[in-house]
Amino acid sequence: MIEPKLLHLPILEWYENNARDLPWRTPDRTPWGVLVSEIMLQQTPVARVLPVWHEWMARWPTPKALAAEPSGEAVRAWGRLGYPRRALRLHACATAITERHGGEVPSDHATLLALPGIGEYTAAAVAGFAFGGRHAILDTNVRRVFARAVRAEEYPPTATSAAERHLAEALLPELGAPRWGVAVMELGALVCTARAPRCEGCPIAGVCAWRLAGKPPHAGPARKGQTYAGTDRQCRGRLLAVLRAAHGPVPKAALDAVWEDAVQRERALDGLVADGLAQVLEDGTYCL
DNA sequence: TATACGTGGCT
DNA sequence: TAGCCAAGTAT
Repeated sequence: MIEPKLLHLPILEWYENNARDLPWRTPDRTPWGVLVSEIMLQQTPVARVLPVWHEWMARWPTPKALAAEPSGEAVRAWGRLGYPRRALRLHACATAITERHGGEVPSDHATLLALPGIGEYTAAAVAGFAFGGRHAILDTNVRRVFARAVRAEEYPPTATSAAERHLAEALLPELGAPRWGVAVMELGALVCTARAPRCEGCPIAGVCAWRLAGKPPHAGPARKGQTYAGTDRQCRGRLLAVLRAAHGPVPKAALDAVWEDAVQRERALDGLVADGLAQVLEDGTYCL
């Protein structure tokens, strides 16, 4: 096990000088702003989140404000961030916060975890970044940095392992855990990237086990790629784009026009309705 | 544990 | 250019 200080000091100093100025990190950030950013950032790059996050904060500065509007408005305002179920869950989250927590984002990890759309990572991130709680942050960036620096492997395992959690816990500093977490994330996002890592600019290059081992390429089987073209997901995306663009009920013909395969199209549309992302009105038209 | 779930930029 | 990849969660 590497001496934690050998990682802490260089990474924290690097973060001090290289952190991006992101609006959810400013001193005047709110827990709600942090929560919204974390949900939006799930599987979505910062650059695409930025403008939408600003729109949401201006329109819904509090959980109560979002909860006061129909969930369809959240889905529409989600725009093209992808995985629109997150918008639905964020709306449900705002409703739960309003009804169960007096409109205040909870600071406790377990309480956060019980909210819709919030899993292990997001609960730790909100508890840490918004409230200073001491929790291990274990997202894809942190997992990659640790895999390389400590385990000498190019990529972490497909699923988060107990060993990874133990390592993250072991490296957690007594003081300043949130800053440590965000610093490692930032290092993974800007330097220790998945492809073409910039080891020249890495503050821990001198102690990185993977680099010292000669950067051996990933051994195991190739990681399963995400197919998209022709899938139900693509079909759902097409259908939802039509509903988002329209500000009134949409005749079914308008949906039929964007996907050839009728069987797949019906299945996708039923799925959207079942998920609560789309609604069927009495006259057979559709809306968010 | 494996799978479903959007979207678009980058190499 | 086709695939890889991005601050995951729910089932």
